[in-house]
Amino acid sequence: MLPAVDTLETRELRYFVAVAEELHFGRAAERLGMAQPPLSRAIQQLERRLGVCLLQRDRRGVRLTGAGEVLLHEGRAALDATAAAVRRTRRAGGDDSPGGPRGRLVLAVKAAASHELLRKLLDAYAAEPDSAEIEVLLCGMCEQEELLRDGRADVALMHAPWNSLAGFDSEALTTEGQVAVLPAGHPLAARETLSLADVRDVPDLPLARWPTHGTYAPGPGPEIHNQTQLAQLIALGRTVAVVPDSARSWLWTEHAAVPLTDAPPVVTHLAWPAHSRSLTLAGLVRTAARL
Amino acid sequence: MLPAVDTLETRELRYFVAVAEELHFGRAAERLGMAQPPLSRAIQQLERRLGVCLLQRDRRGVRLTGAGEVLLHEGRAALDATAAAVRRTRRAGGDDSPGGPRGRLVLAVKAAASHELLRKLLDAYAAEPDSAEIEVLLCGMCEQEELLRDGRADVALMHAPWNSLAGFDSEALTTEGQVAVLPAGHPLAARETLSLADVRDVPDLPLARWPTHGTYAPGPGPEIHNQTQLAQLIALGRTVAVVPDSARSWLWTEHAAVPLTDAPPVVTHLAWPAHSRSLTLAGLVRTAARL
DNA sequence: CGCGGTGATACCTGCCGGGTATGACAGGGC
DNA sequence: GCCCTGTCATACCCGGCAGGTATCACCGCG
Repeated sequence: MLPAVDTLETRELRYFVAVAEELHFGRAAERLGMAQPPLSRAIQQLERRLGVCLLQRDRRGVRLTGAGEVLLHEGRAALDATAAAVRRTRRAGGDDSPGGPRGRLVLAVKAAASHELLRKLLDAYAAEPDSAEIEVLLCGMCEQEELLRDGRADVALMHAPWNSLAGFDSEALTTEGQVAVLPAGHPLAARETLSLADVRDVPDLPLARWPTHGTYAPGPGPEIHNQTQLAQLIALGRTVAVVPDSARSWLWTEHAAVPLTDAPPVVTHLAWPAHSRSLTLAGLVRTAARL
Repeated sequence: MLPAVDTLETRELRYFVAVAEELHFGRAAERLGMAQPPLSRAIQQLERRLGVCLLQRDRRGVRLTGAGEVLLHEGRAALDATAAAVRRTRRAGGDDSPGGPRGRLVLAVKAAASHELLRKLLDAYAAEPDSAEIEVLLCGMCEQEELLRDGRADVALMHAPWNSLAGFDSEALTTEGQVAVLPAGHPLAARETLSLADVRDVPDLPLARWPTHGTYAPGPGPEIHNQTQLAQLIALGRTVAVVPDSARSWLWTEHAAVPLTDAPPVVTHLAWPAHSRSLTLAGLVRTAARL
């Protein structure tokens, strides 16, 4: 009778997450850079130690059980937390000042975000008496949450309602309306204002779709990967998009922006991990709150 | 040249957290049930692999560097997340239903909380068509956050502003005022209402103090560990306390409750880990939102 | 009935996590 | 000054286990 262990090594979590994502021991083993048999054994040991069946192996394939789904989610979170611990510790580097570390901050911002607010924030913070260096990490549309969770970033600019603030502390910075961006020559471009219903049902201009957390909502419109592509598609008269007011700064002369009366307002937040105790971060938040 | 690893085993985190908490290799090793030399070696390996100095060893003792403090905080979070993964997976047990697990929920409530709201919530949920079993876990004044983080609980009743909702999703349930609880015979007990200033400065009745996250604020009043002790001290005329309105249900005839005009309102929330995807939890939240 | 592809089993080996014994060094009595 | 005590680091050894290779058992399919 071996002692029943109630802990779980990072390695075992990595193995299980790989198998649960691939649903295939061979491919998972390859991804992990190891042979398949030890991986099979490791997962069996894991199941025995947890006393729980995680995978349903039957002919031709592997499926997750309910417990397996739970462990996949919770395990990813635990792996993220571990990776964050490593990254943030490394970033704190040779800092040996007591009473809370000071040091460089990594700020995650979507590349397409308004640079005006960012510039204002960075300038104001740089003017503070003992400000630290801030590294700006440009990312895609919905990556900020992941970057904060796994420690690649310390703080992020997020845009409600697209980004979820769940699990983070945050400070609201600005609120703005949204506009419809149309080809300049389109009949609707002449209107003073529009409603969401107006732009949703234009027969010749399907509404552009961008990914939320990696997946696209179904619809007739084109799938948008970056801002340049969107601008081009609008200019070509192939789509219409709903974007925040501040996006006007990147519009072309071939574009027209019409305010939307009933679109939900976009709130830009400064967000950071809920448990953070960095003094440097606190300074940045204080600056942001005064904007 | 060994391959630079950028991961970190749970075991190493446990070791470091133990040393960082004890600030003493010998005691930490004892706590971990191992000898001191391998622990020393493990920490050295950890420092080498991270490329960061975590501990300042000089004559007579060990201190944390800035990076060490970061790793202590982040490491605790990672260990909690790992423990949560184990507990929640075990709890999901033999559940093999696809599309999200169903199963028993653990609800954390402080023992001193009002039972009326809890009863209403549990009754309403039990009346739902496909409700699951709910295990109520009674805890101390500020433990709910920890219970949610390390997976011993799935959902909790929290009371703002005493509990911090940072890092959790939540749904506000009720708001109530606060009252001052005095010995029945005290002159102030005859008043219709009181202000915080009134009860803070009573010379013969120092304000009771209870712990926030394990530590007591400084002050002249007695340190409170549980509700019975508090009731006794008030009845004896040794202290006065500020408590939510609903606490009237446990008052004695020797007590008098006087409403406070300027005390912050107490909001009871249902709170759960931000990333939770349990269908059972969703059902409970839905029920709570309808209350 | 072979054949490809799956995960499980058997068995071996080398590494490393952990143990004991001991060293280096700083303080603190007397 | 001395030794004694308490601290962490070093040296060395050993056993278990993580990982590899070879192979099996099973299923579906042409």
